[in-house]
Amino acid sequence: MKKVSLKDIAEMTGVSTSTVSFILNGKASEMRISEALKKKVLATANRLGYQPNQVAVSLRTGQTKILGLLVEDISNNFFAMLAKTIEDEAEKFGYRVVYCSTENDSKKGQALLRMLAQRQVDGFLITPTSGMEQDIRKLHSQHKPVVLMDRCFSGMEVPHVLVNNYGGTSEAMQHLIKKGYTRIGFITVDLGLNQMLEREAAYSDAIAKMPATKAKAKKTVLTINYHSSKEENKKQISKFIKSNKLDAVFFATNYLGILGLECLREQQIRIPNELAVVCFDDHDIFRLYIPDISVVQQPVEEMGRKAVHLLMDQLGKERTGSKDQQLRLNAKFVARESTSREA
Amino acid sequence: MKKVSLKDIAEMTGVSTSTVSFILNGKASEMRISEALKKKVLATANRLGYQPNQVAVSLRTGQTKILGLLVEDISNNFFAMLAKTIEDEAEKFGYRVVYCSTENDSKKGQALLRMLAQRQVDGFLITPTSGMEQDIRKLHSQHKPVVLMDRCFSGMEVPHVLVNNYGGTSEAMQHLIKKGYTRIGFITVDLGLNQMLEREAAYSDAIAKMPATKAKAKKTVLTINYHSSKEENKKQISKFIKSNKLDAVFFATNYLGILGLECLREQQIRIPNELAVVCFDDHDIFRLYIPDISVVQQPVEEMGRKAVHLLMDQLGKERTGSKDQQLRLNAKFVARESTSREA
DNA sequence: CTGAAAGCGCTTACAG
DNA sequence: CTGAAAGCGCTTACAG
Repeated sequence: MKKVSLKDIAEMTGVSTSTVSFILNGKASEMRISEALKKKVLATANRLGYQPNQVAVSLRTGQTKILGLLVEDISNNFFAMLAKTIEDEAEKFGYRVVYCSTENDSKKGQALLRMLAQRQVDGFLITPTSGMEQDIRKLHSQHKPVVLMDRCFSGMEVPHVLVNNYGGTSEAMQHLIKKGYTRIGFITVDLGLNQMLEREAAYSDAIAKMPATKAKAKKTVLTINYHSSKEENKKQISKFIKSNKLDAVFFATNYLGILGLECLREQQIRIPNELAVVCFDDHDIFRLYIPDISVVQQPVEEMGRKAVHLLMDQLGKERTGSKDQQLRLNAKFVARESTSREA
Repeated sequence: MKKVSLKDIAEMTGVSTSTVSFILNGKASEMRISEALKKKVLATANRLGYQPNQVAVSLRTGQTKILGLLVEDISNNFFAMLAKTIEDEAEKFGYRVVYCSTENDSKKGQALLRMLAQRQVDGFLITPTSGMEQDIRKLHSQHKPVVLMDRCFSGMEVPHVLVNNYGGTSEAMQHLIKKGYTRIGFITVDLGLNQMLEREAAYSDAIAKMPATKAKAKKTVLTINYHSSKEENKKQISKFIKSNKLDAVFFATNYLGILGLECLREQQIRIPNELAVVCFDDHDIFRLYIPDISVVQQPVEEMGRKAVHLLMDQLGKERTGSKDQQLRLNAKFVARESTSREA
């Protein structure tokens, strides 16, 4: 039972492969092929269970209908959600997705980018790592469709969809300040990622602008080493909170939040009585089991959808017109005890 | 700046494309091509930044080096973890992965299978839904490399890697019984999936074998409708627990566990004081924040790795010999208060 | 040691 | 209305 090809059908029905191809691609009427012939060809194609070889189509047309998705780690909740939305949205346009995890390793990221290019993906959806700037610029200058998500480089002209990190963080900080917290610590990670810097800037600005009456307030930042061990990082977090006598802590990302909470639990520090906690980037865990944590929710679904749209704009040669190619989505601050979450 | 092809390099160096191809594929010495020529070709290929077109290679060789991964939902923690392991393991063999979510919809599953076949993936890694049995049998009979994961159909001859659902569940049940629980409920889902049935069978058998002294014990099963709303399901769970006056409950899968816990929290039912909870299939949430839940841990990483191996065996024409193609991995029961988790 | 040629399975001008 | 032919970019027998 060999695979049936266009040629097989052509031979069986006694017509040329061109005709079969036209019919199977719905161009029968356009080519004014007789109804009878059309029926006959369609019938035998069906009978033989013909499936076009997409690889041959790709080589011929130059389109693979495959998108390359480069994330930090597909097993991480945030990226997995992103991947799902992208899968669903891309499917609407007839595209499939190949995913790759960079693990925040720029060498690996570059290699993956090269590999995806060799496989002729039609476009790239990327949550970049710090070392990928040059490669991404190059792709874009070669007019390869690229969209960056979640993170970006300053002054980057490549289309992207980011989150309003500054706004979300500011809102959360206002909340803490209004509630009377004065010793607010900020915990971030040393990945040099733009979105982290924006969050930190919002934190710093909020602290700087605190009313003079709350004189005790001062900037207190801990920068965790991404590649250190979990235990080492937890130790640092715990020390940071205690030695600075913090009454509130802001985790710059969901990963840190989970790590931090594990640490707080081990240290038996009660939330929010002893320590108020805010985390940028929501997680099921918070929503379901630690409702006392306030969160700044990232609009993952929207990000995935918009990213696919920006990519389609590039693939379809600006068909939606020259709309804005650099989006900022709002992050939604949800104060503690809220269990509702927008869809 | 057009893409450079083999032909370009051949023209620039004044040799035939065959020679260039041999050199670039490391067959220079095999073909006894002169060292000088080899150097020259390699140098210009490098200078031009030549990247082979993998689509053309695929069409010619009949190998895409792409694996199709069909899971229930890539955004679900379990499947995302599986995807990550598979990505890492497949990479070692030079394969990339295209993922697809079936959403337990057999129509969608069939369509995805067809699509992957058209794209000429070299092999399939599948967590099947109940309606896919025929299609999978067909693929296998056509000698397409296929490996099933997590779930299976009874009497299925297709290579697969499953979990010892019966053993894991039995162990957990023994634990509950030994602890003195007598009104143990079992909550499962109506997907008709083999692994669910195995878990339920283990539960039933354990109940049936309970010492006569504990006469009150009886089989108490709730089967949730997968497609019902979350609220509806929570209502059912809550009613089930109360009306049966359960003192312990066993959730047949992680998805149900999370749902159930959300429900228990809303009802203010304390764990484990008022109700002991065991869940098949671990989740970070349990490990980190509800240590009072006992779990039956699925070896996700091992499953992913072994699945890739079984697929490679088929791709490499049984190169590892005729080893067992149907694996059962042990699930590890971890009684409550355990926070350690094996790597 | 190297080249000319066929062919993987399609699509699409071009010709009639 | 339909067919012959070129070509997408490679690999690999085959010939010399």
